[in-house]
Amino acid sequence: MDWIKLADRLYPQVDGTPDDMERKYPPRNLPEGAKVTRFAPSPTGFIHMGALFPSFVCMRLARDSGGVFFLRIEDTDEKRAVEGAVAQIVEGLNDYGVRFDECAVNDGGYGPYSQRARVGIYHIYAKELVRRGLAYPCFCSEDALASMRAEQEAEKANFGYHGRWAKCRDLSLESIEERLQNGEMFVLRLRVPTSPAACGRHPLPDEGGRMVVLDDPAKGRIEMPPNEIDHVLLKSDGVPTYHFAHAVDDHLMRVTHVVRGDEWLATYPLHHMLFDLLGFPRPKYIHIAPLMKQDGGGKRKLSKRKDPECALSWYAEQGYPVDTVREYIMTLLNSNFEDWRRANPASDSNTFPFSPKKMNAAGALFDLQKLDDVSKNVISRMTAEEVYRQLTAWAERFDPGFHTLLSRDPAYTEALLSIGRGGAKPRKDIARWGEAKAYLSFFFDELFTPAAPPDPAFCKAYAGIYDPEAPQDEWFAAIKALGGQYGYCPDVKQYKADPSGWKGSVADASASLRLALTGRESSPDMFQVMQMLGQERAIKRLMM
RNA sequence: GGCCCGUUGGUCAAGCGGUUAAGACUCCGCCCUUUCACGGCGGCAACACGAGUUCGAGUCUCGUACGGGUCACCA
Repeated sequence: MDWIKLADRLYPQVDGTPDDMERKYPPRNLPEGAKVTRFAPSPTGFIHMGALFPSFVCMRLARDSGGVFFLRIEDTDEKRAVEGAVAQIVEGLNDYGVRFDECAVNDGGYGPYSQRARVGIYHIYAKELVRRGLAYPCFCSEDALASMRAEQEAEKANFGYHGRWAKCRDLSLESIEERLQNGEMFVLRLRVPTSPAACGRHPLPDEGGRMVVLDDPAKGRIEMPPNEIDHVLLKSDGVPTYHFAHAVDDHLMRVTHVVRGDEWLATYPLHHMLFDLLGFPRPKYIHIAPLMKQDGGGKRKLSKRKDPECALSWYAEQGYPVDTVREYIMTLLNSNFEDWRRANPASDSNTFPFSPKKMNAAGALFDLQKLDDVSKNVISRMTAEEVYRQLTAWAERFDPGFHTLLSRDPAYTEALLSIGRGGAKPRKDIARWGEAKAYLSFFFDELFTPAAPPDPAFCKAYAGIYDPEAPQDEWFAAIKALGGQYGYCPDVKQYKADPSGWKGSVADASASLRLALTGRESSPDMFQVMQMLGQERAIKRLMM
């Protein structure tokens, strides 16, 4: 068989060689140990949690080592492409602090950065493989492949194009020529080598031979049988499959660390083989487990279709600050992050010593309760100005009516937000901006919903003696004194020791006032609340 | 079905042959406090199962069960 003749027949337009490519994309000039990583999404435009995860890992790996982190668009599947998706991805990730050193609009010399623009490059390597007898055209139709699969299922054989099922593997040059003349479409398949010579350093996919070994910092050491399937390298439109593009691109773009979801684990033997056959040094791999979600009794992968919290936009709508999402991701990525945060409450999360080895091999359950807790901490650390800025920005987008109220008197709003803020033990009332409306409701007459206090008579009586000029200790002494007259024990401890003879304690008296004033059972410090409300409004609510 | 991965309290998780099996979230109790919170202290609650190796196993090996992934001209 004349492979060279076949190669020229199949890819006459190819003019470069692999050596040309090596010269055009030489090893990057980076310091020793610098890591080159990439985020490589399909251009669907939809950014989800599952994408934010690996992009964090990639960015940290590159940044921490003085390397390069770039964006490459995997647009080899035309059916999935969405208009304007690239900009959406860049902007969406940018909101979460993910920045690329190189991308389509910022060429670092290793582009193009989208795969459709790289088709010429793939064809150079495709031709080379054909010349070496390591790839061949396959004319099998979709139907033929489907019936092959059905037969394999019936026979309980291994699925896939291999062995006696690989009908096009040994087509003669004449037969190929004839089909090409007929205008038949073909895909280019890998011809899995059967002789040690052709296989090079790669294990031969025969019975029980050597295993393919993967050393993954997150997963540990994994052994798998070598690939034996003649996978498709180029689709019938000449565009590469993920596998082929992965090998060619990540080599030429000099990627050192491939971070991807662990759904790729199963195809690792193929990738291992491709790198070896093409003579490329293999990158390191880090496979991350998918995010899971509680579903009925068990757990399942977080789903784009079923779970709204999968989309990043959901967090924006709910009003989770960007920092909350970042912190939560870090806690899931490296469980010692929380300890680090406690020790370094004011540090930028980017300075956390991230380690891929500390990543969990199993998929973490996404826990909204935990997210809320993280968020309360994040928000409690913010200044009132920051809270005001983020809250109004959120309300402007998602609750215009609320936004109008908030910005009517910025000084007033900011004063409300500074209650219980700052100091060593800040309040933790809100986890997301969407909760702020309820939290602040009683400060705005438009939002205030009165609730009947358990002891309206006491409230009315208190309205008569309220002195807005009194300092806090006098203010409370007055409540205690009046409470005593109404059957509320002024001393909580005494009341607990012996409640007989009392209606309740001063805590119950306060609860009545709080309900009348705020319509809620919990609120910030009442003294400050009443000060903010002003005498007139406070008395009016107490008299209701 | 083949191959691969995983399984420590309700959840997230430390743990790397000898620990009273950390810590965080949730829930409960107590304390602090002039009220609501915050905070502090404490409590409930776990090594999927069965063999084996070992003086000794959550930790190593094998098997079972249960979850998950993958087996496309999708990534």
